[in-house]
Amino acid sequence: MYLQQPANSACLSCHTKSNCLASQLTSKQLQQLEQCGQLGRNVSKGAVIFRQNDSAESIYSVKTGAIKTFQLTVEGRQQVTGFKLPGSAFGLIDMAATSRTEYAEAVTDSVICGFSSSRLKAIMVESPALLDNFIRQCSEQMRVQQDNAKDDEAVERVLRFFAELQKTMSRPGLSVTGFTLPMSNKDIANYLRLRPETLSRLFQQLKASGRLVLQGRNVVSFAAEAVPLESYRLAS
Amino acid sequence: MYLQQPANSACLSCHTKSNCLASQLTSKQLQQLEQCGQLGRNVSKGAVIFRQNDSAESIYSVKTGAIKTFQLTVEGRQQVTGFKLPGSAFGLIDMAATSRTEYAEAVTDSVICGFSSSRLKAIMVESPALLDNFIRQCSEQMRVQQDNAKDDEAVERVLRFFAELQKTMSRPGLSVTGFTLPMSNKDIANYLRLRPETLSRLFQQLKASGRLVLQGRNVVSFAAEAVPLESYRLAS
DNA sequence: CGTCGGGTTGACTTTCCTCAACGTTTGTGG
DNA sequence: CCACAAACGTTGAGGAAAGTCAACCCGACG
Repeated sequence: MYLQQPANSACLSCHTKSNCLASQLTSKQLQQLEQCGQLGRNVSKGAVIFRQNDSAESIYSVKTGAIKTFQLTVEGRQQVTGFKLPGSAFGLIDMAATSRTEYAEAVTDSVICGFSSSRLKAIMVESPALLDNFIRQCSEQMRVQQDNAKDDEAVERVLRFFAELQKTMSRPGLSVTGFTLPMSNKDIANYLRLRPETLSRLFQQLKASGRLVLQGRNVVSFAAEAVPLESYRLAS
Repeated sequence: MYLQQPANSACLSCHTKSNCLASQLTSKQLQQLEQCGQLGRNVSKGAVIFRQNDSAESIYSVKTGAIKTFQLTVEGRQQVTGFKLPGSAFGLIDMAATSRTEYAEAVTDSVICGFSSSRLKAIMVESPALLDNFIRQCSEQMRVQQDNAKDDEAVERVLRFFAELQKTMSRPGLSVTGFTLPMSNKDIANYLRLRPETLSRLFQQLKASGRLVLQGRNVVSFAAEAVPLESYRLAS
């Protein structure tokens, strides 16, 4: 019985993350949590998990892969509102509402866990640890949104995006600096309030100045801070 | 005893709002909630409620007045991250952390209620209604942040800001359309990623097109949607 | 193998910012 | 109560950042 716990934990959310919804729970709580959810649902690239105006009865946690959330404007334009990577939850924004305010779509083949909002609330009322995890997810999400809403120059937003991505994608066992961009540049640009052309040019600029090293979709290295001019002189 | 409930409720948060932290609670729960907080603390215009890097041990609810939250960039520039009006909570973003990520300052004389985060969590574990209120506050905050992060033209952001303000400032008994701007144009501009000059010009533009009627700080009326050209023709 | 969507590059446009000057309000001390 | 300073707000002129449009390249996929 004891041995099942790590396995369940992995199912419920992401075993590589310490701050997921299921972390720090007792095995009894995990069992309860299991009953709220579809454990380990596979979604393939491009699959839509929920749509705007759908009834919002559950929240989700990303186990593996990557999810993008977006809204459709009245003109039919997509507005990417966020990317969700292993360990983070999505759908939280509509947890107090009856219908979805955004779409959720898998940007790569992914594994997600769904939890009934009402059952989750019922368990939170009994489990301080789960409540803490939930609050942590909410805070984190607010922070990321707030950061992205800031009035910075385009380059700053791009660098912050990378920094955020690096933070959430770095895993025990993998390189600290290197990580892969699961989503398209088009979606990144949209999320960062830029056009693909502008993002492309910014990438060129960052590569040229040595602040970014890209190999295909792999971010080999990047420097969040501007490299002092002298560094270039020495390097070139 | 029963008669005290509405009074307590008013103290704990905002009696004019149905979605504040204290709404829908039993009198026993309200009594517990009281023990988390400083009930009805007065803060005068310009007063700083907490600072970036302060230890974050409580969250607050606005009873009357208006609060702005902001961060200071490394260059010392202010970045307004939000305005909190009666009925909404602030400090939530740091509820899972140990220190503040932003400042909170009263933009007008205000009355706020502080609640110890840990005690609040302890009560939430026993009170589904309070948990619901809390979740509603979080969702609301995420929604507002997400809206503001959207890639819209300046005019659209301004109009959305007004729409949001109108929604949260309209009270039973007061005019539905008219409301007062408690914060400076400078802060509004900052929040909307604009310069004061640009906001000023947008105001002129909106006034000229009839979409906005301002009398001092009073928004007499405004139209979120573009007024069809024919309306002008008929009016002029 | 051809199409289609994503990404890149260049030329030009638009939006918003910057700077500077000036008007207006607010708050304070004489 | 008035005078003054300081912060806020407005207006104009010029500039910079990002957007738009168009053409092209390329890799994925049927």
